[in-house]
Amino acid sequence: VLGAHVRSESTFAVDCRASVLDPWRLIIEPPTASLEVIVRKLERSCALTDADRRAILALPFVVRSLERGQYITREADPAAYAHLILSGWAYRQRIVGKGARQILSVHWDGDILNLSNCVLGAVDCDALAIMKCEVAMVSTLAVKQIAAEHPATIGLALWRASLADGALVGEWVTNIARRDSRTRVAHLLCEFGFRLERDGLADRNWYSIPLTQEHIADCAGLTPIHLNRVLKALEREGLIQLSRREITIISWQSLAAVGDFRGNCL
Amino acid sequence: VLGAHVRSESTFAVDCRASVLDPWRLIIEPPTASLEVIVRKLERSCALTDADRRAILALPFVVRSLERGQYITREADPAAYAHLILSGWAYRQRIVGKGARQILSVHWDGDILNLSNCVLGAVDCDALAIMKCEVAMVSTLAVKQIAAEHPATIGLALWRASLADGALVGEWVTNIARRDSRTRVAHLLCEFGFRLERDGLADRNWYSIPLTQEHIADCAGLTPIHLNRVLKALEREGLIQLSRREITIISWQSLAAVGDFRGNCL
DNA sequence: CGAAGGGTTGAGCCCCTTCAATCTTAGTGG
DNA sequence: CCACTAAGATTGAAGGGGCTCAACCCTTCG
Repeated sequence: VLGAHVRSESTFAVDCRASVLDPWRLIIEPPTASLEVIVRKLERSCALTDADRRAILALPFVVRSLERGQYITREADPAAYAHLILSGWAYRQRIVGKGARQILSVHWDGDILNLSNCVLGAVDCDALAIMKCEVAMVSTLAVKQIAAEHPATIGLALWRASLADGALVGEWVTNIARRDSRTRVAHLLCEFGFRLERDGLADRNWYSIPLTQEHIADCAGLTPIHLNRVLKALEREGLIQLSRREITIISWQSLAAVGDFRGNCL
Repeated sequence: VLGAHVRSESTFAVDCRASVLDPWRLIIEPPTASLEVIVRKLERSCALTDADRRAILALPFVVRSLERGQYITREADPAAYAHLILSGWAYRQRIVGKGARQILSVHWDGDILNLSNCVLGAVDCDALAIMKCEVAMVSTLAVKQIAAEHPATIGLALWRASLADGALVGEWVTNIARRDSRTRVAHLLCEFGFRLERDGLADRNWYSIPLTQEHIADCAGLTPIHLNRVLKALEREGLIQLSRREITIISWQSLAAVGDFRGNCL
């Protein structure tokens, strides 16, 4: 099942690859697979001691490389592993009876997929890679154990991380249920920018997303066709600019106003 | 602000009142304000030791009685308290720019409102009482402390409770975004029945809800007018029966089929 | 060069909304 | 006990936002 190469953080082979001379790859996808990115993420919500950091970095994990469109987990899988995203984007989805897809959340470097599932004990939705992606698989037990051993720091940070994800989903409910398509899409674009900037991955006014318009439509609860019209309209109004998979927000304030976006709940 | 009477669970007076001879009331709404109902709720997801139970029951709290429609917390309130529902129903809502309301979740006896907010440190939505309601206010600090002191049991159970709420919200995203009104409403009715039965409060095929049709519409992301038509249609089809605020599901299987309901994610 | 995936555009329709009115029920005070 | 009131439920009619169906275009990749 875990097709990919299995490494434990301490193997020599891993360190060897650190010598590859490709600055780009070094930034996007460090040749040394390390949970450093997770530490940084957790530290943002809760102060960690050196001991905490060491404990996280010492977690045993397996790196799995995923291609665009590949399943990370499937609904009804046993919740045996949490998937820590080392690099790349992924999303959670649910399929309804008629076959329609809804995307529940979009994640990237430092996010933990299935954290809630491994605490609850069952996977309740699919997770897929949007683009080439590296995830570290950590056993559910190890996660629960480290949280229980460092309850006031790591435990709290993990709890917070999982709740922050949940809060975002709540925002999506409101967005999808009570805003028209124009507002909804503007809100979503603001949200991506806001989160990317917060995570130090991009400028909120200018970022590239690997999502296709179909993906975005499935986030917004729209059809791809209608989403396209909305995007075009926003572009025509001079609020945003699209090229390939890059989004430029001409005026943050205007788009936030259109999108009824307040960054307060994030 | 906290109008009500303050009691700590360990007082003698409490033990005395446990002798009241009314088995029904003892189950539904113990005359003793006690966190017993919370203990029972948490125990359902995680085994607790006697020490855990005692620790929970010893939590200092303030009982607050609420009338129908009263605010429990407001968006942007400081997250000073978690609100444990001792009896009654409540819901969380968010208001969008245009003034439309969306209900994010519906809670009742044993549920903890604002648990996630008090871990995250900020309240991000309103919470209101649907009907006469008693809530125990426990300080955020006490909650975090008890979780940190009993990480593998109480901490885990609280974590789970908050995540279970979040998972439900995820289900609502899908429901609202990708199902038509008929399916959506049927799903919601199944969900309420399922959860009520799980919590030992009603039969899933026959329960009364204090929600008005307007509330239900705001759960489903519909207008109250359209919701009414959908309900009437479901009734005309012989799937459900409505009288006052009571719902009878004629055939669970049929309604679940119509509503694309699978209880797996709960 | 062909194929495939994704983006773009048009036309028509339908589900749900909006606006408006009426009916029913529950609660209140005389 | 009943009239009065307000909240909620119900029904009708009309309009529009987003969907469906059906093309066509553009880019990327083998």
